[in-house]
Amino acid sequence: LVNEATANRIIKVAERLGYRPNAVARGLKTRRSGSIGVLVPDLLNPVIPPIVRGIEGRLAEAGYNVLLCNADHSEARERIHLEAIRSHQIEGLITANVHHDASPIDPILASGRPVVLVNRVAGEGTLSAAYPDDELCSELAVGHLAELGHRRIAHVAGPGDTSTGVGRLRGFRRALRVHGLKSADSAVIVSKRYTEDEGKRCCSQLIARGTEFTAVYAANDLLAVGCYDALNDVGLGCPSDVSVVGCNDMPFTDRFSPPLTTVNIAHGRLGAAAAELMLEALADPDAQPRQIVIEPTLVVRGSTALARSARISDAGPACR
Amino acid sequence: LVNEATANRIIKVAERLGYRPNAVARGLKTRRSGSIGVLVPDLLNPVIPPIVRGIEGRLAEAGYNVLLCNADHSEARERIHLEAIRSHQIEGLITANVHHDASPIDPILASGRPVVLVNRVAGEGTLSAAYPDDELCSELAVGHLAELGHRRIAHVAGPGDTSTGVGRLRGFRRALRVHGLKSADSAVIVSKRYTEDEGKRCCSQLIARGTEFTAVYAANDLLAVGCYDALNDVGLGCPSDVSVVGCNDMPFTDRFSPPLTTVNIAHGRLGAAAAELMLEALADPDAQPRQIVIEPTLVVRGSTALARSARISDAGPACR
DNA sequence: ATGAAAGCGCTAACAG
DNA sequence: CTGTTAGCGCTTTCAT
Repeated sequence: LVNEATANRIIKVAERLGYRPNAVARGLKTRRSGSIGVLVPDLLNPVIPPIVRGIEGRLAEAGYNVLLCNADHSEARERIHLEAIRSHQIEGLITANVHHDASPIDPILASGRPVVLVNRVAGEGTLSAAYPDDELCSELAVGHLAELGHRRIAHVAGPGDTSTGVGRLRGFRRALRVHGLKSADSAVIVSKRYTEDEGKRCCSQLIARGTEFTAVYAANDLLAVGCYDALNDVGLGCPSDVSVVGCNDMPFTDRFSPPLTTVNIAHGRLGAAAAELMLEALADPDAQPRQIVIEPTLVVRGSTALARSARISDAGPACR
Repeated sequence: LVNEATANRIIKVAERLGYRPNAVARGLKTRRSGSIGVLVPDLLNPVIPPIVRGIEGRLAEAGYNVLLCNADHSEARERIHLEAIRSHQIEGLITANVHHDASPIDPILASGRPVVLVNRVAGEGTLSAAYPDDELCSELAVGHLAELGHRRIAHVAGPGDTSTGVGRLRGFRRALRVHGLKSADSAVIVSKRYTEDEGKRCCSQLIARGTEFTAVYAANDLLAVGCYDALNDVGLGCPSDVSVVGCNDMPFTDRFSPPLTTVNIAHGRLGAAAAELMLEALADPDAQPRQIVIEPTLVVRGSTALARSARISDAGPACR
């Protein structure tokens, strides 16, 4: 190079002046912007922050940064966001958002940039995805309930346009068979959204319908606490009259009244896995899509108890 | 222009091909990247997601997108992130992270880009900031407790390097005076972090010290539920023996056992206000820094009750 | 009015 | 192996 001392002086001056290579200019030349878009339905849903944190952590290690898009459950907002980050030349997209068939992500796919799904599956293996073993979630929940002697188990299913909703419902039905319980004795109601209000509405409807059950498995903790409210409204105790199991193990469920028995999903790992998948796709654009499934675990707390029929001096379902 | 029909045809083809103006190229020329950095200490802290959502929502309306950085309480990570987004030519930085004096944000400041603080104040008015009225939070909490007849009120203060921690402590002391309570009768312990464990440790220490109190005001809900645990450990009931008040009103505190009396802070509005401040600074780089303070509100639930001394047949502090 | 040309800060391909 | 140069896709300035 030039004179050694001069070089050093220049470097020092550059540093003092706060020089940073301009990643935008580099990106223009190399077509590598160094940013990944992360699209989420709703930052306020307790499962989302740990996922985003997992993604961000892994991506940052690899020198990428994340352009965050909160779609707020609006397809219009989703479209606008996606167009915006597309024009910002994101190198890939990680989304927790797929619920439509005609998807706003199509232009991204068409542009040849990798897309990975997180907490969702779709496209029959044509898309990389990191998601929980939804059927196993249900198996864990139903197995626990069956062990406690419950034979009439209701299910408040997740929305039909989410893979978690349909996967857990499928798992619920299978688990019933596995444990020798008749589907006919149980009841399923499909919620429209993963919210407390919907959980309450669904559970109330189950009760109003005259369904007999001593336990209810909800596809999500938010739905489960909504069930608490519905039960409470009609004077039914949890777990004394009916047991409730949720899914996700979101923060603070251990402090609820009663503490919620639920299925833990490691959302942070889900996010990190999705980031890993993205990194792989970026490193080798011709690689096959790959799926990573995360194993859930049962966490037993206070919202489940022996079924009435399994207790000494008491029998029959709690409802009707 | 050229032939009208031809122009239209070209536009249609461009659309079909999925053409998007390249924001990176534009940014190189105009020095406006269209992205704002958002630096947070920890996405897992329940107050952070609503803040980020508020920021993102307002910024998206104005056509900006957010580069998210989760510092994970590590100054090293914070530095790395900040350098990364600086090289990405962010137009400004919104941070919830200021706790150090020698701050990693200095290079950003030096580069002349606007910086706005959210949920924090610092720099004596030299920095724009959106933050809660921390002294009022304490006034609301102490006022409520005083009304219930409590005269010996302990305070688990927030970390000394956070503006919320020191502001609420200052407010606590002032509120004591306002309500004619002697500081000497009360006790303060300063926590090191805003976590449940720290809350438990601090409250346990207060008890072990022999401090007499019938109520405790914690600078944050996480600390407050830690107090639940400490009280529980020594067989003290809440609110029967000691009342507990938190601050923030994070999600689901209404489902805790007992439901937490706390001070609500509209974190979404905090985020939106910070975004607004950023937009102002971007529109007029010579504008004076400005502060927006958000008014908190008291939300009374089940963790507070009449002081023992204010009840019929019982007097004296609960502890010692 | 419209169209040509220069250049933002970098990298990659090239010539010396 | 080092040093020069062209050009990424846009905006803006300057001729026409």
